[in-house]
Amino acid sequence: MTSSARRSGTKGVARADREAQILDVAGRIFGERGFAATSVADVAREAGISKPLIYHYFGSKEGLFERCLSEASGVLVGEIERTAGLGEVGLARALATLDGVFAVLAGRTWIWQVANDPTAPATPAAATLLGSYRTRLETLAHDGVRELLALGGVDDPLDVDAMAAVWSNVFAALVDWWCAHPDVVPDEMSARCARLFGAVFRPAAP
Amino acid sequence: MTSSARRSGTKGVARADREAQILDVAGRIFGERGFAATSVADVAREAGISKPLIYHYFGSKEGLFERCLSEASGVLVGEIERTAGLGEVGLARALATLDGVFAVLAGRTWIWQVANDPTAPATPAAATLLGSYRTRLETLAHDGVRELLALGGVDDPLDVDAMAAVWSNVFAALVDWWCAHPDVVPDEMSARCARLFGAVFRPAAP
DNA sequence: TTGAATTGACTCGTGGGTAAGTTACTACAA
DNA sequence: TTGTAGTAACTTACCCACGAGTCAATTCAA
Repeated sequence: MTSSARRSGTKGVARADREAQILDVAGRIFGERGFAATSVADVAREAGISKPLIYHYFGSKEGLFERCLSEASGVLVGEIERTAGLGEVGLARALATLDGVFAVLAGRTWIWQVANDPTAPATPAAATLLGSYRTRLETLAHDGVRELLALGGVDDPLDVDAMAAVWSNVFAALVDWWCAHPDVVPDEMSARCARLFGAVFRPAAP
Repeated sequence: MTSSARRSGTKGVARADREAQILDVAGRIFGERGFAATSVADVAREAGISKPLIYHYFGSKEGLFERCLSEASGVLVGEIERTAGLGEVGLARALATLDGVFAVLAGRTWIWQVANDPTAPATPAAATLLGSYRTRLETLAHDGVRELLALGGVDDPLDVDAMAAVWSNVFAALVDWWCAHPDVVPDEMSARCARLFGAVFRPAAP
């Protein structure tokens, strides 16, 4: 019979489509609540499917997260490499990187949140993915900070190290603030960053 | 018999002493791993006692955490109020606050980590405790940032808000970096902060 | 002998993960 | 045009480990 009480069996959705749909839902939820606070049953319910289907397609909760993380780190690394290749230096490079990240994250801030999830699992695959963009960001931060501090006469390695950590957090704080203010469009946010940096940073010596 | 296979019964440790010992161990573990990733059995094992004793003295896992948090927020709020009353303004106040926090955290950085645990439970008591020092820190950040930005000609409320978030993260990044470098003594860290601020901040207009 | 300190051995809910079956689309023979 | 395998999509109902929390006892000090 064609009653609405259908209990199991295919719904005619191809695997690729279903995977994409699940990844979309999972990315959003992982981003909102973090990996540890999310259950696979939550994702299944929000996606309107059952838990075993997720295990059939992704193997494990970690596997599902890794697929989200793969997309997230891919987007971020791609954008960071792009802006790094623009040839800007100093504050201009920092602003260009922020600008690019704002643009690429528009409408899908879960990418940033998943890539920065403090409760992410420690599987080798996840570690590799996380390393691919974190070390890139941190290297850029370290180099940029070393140049900037040298201008101010500071070159102690520990000073540079601490300041790089500070800068990474400044970057993250600006992106986090933007994630918390969905009404602010990327261009507006880029302008804000330029304004703030201009107001507080010592102008580079000639 | 007086064999070593004693299975239960008092060990002659007074409640107050045992509570202090448990709180010491719990603070350390909560600080290292975070509330969510810590099990009560872990704390019991490290303290060399059994799980029911913890429940007898603290009621619940949340209760145990709240006692740790109470000490942590007490120490931090006390120190923040002390430096806030020193009458410093601008960067000098920031440095004085950092200096005080480094001094008061020496040898017990778990205080900072517990007070900034992103996985802390959302019980009313915990929320109250957290609010008591977070809002204080954020108010100070907001006020200080407003003054600083006004000097640079920026007074948009959203700009001030974003910059206050950035500054809070700079503060946290410096403390976190210090927590990750146990060999650095507080005075050395204060000097480092002064050096870094001097190198990057625009000098205040007269 | 009373009460405080202390524990082994439980219960119970939650969440990751699985076994085994059900439905529907597709290809192809008659 | 119809059966009819075979396979891919999909679910119900379960198992099991782990961690929060409890009970009923046991030991010792005053």
